[in-house]
Amino acid sequence: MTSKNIHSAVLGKFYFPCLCQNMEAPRDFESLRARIVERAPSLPRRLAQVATYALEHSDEIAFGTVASIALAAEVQPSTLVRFSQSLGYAGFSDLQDVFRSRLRDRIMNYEERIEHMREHAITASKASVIFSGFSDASQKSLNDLREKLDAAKLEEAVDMLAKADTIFLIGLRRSFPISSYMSYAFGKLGIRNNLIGATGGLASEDVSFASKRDVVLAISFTPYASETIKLVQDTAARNVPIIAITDSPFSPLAPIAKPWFEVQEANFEGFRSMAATLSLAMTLTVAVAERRKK
Amino acid sequence: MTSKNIHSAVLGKFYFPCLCQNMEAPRDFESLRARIVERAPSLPRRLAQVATYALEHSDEIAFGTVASIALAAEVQPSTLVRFSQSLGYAGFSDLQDVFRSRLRDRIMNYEERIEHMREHAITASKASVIFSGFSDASQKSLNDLREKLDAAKLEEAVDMLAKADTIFLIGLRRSFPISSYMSYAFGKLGIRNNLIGATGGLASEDVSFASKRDVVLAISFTPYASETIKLVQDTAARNVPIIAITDSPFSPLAPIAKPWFEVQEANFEGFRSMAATLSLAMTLTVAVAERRKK
DNA sequence: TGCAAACTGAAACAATAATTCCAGTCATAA
DNA sequence: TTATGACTGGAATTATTGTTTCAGTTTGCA
Repeated sequence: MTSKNIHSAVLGKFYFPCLCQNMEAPRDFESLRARIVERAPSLPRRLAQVATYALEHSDEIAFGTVASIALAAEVQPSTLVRFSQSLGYAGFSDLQDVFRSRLRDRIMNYEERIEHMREHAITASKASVIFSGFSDASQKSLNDLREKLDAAKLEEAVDMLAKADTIFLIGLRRSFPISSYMSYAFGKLGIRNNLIGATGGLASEDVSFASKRDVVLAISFTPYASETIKLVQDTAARNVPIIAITDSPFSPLAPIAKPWFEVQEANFEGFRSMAATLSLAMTLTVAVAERRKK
Repeated sequence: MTSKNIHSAVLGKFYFPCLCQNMEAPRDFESLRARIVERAPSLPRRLAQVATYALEHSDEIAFGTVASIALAAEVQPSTLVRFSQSLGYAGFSDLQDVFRSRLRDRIMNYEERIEHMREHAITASKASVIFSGFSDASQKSLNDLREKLDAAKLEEAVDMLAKADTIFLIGLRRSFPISSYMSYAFGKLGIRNNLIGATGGLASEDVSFASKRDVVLAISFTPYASETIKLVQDTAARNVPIIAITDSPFSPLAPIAKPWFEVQEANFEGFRSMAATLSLAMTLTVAVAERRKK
């Protein structure tokens, strides 16, 4: 088998794409990764496609078959073999071994990794400690919301939003990333919405168009931006349905919104996470889109 | 014993060892593991041998072939198939899938979570399944970045940003929530910054003010917004330092930014999480503020 | 514009893997 | 002890998977 390949190579029948330096193939994942990154730019179209896929879905490469990966990466099975060979491997299986060995190690070390992290945490840079802190806060917030989120309320909100003529999104300052994400996603999904405060115009004027057939989705956290509160209160007075995402039953939004969601984000050094709120925002967006399909 | 006889009599040619309750096979690793432990004592010699081996070398089962595992466990290939069938699986491959799924993602996946919810008798509405999905994706993304994030690179970026005269933030479309968050936080912290695309003005005009003493922080993910790429490339050509957050070594930002961060967000139904990116963004913001204090 | 080389897709082919079958062994109970 | 059925080993069979081939297409260059 191998000797046959060598023979073929000598006769010039063997496939070697473009700038192939006939170096030996990397035996560990990190070298392989580096090699792929280095070579990718000079690779032909389909091989580059495989390179990208391999880096982004390395688990799939480890587990999949030539056929299944080819399907997922949208190439021919033969392209995968060519890709492997162009990196110096005997064939796809040979390359796959490297991906598998990595996964093996990763799993083996999983328990030890926390220990490893602690060791490095001592020497870790200031910035990576901060990163750890924010990641912890995000994870904690997500777990909290998972426990607390009321499915019935969620369903009610989705229902209202799905029926709404236009969805008005109010979220300023710290909540603006959330409302702007929702506006972008709603837009992509073809759902009419109006992001208050986005344009140069007056926010109060924008929201004055909201009617009973619309829904206002307001997002506000301590300290509640006074402008948000005022806008929402005025709109509520005109009997426009309000849904709110806020952080406490004492929020000024709580009494005027139905339903309203309590999302308490954990913080690190006073900077609150946004992970849970964002997750809820994405949920509402996608759920509304799915509901509307029917 | 009696039931075994009945099975053998009715199903004649199929092999069903000893106390086979014809329950459906576990679909997740933990249930499978429990089932094996429970059954092992009453299993015939060779099957018990396989049971022991499977529990002690579960990653071999995930990666190996019938032949290689049979060799390692010192049984016949057919015994492995029998073992799988005795647990209710169609064959060895079916059983192997369960071992593989465990290695695939250490976060509970979608199917398992739904199952989990059913077990806990939570009324799983459609929307709360979606929420679960996004929360999973967020947590997975955070874990991934925790592993991959390079502390030295982070330090380098913080250093550059701390020394910058003005920080230019470029992030459009899907990345806009991130860049707008950073702009808001930098503003609060008294750090001069310019959020490109925020005002009504021309983005290219805004960024043309950037000089060598400033730093551009660009955020862009597949499919890279062409406007972002063009702006960053033009700015890079003028030797303005660029820091990028993107999702692949093949990103058009990767070659022109130094340092650049690879953040791969997991997705649910095609909607990518933003949790990891946001966590990184918050880290940069806060770390820069702390650095400047000194 | 025409040519050669590089690249790609589809299908044939070869190799390997999973599964089934059956003859034979072993333990048990009449 | 012998008959019966559970259990086992190994080979035969079938299915799946990886690899190669080749015709056709594209690309780069003269």
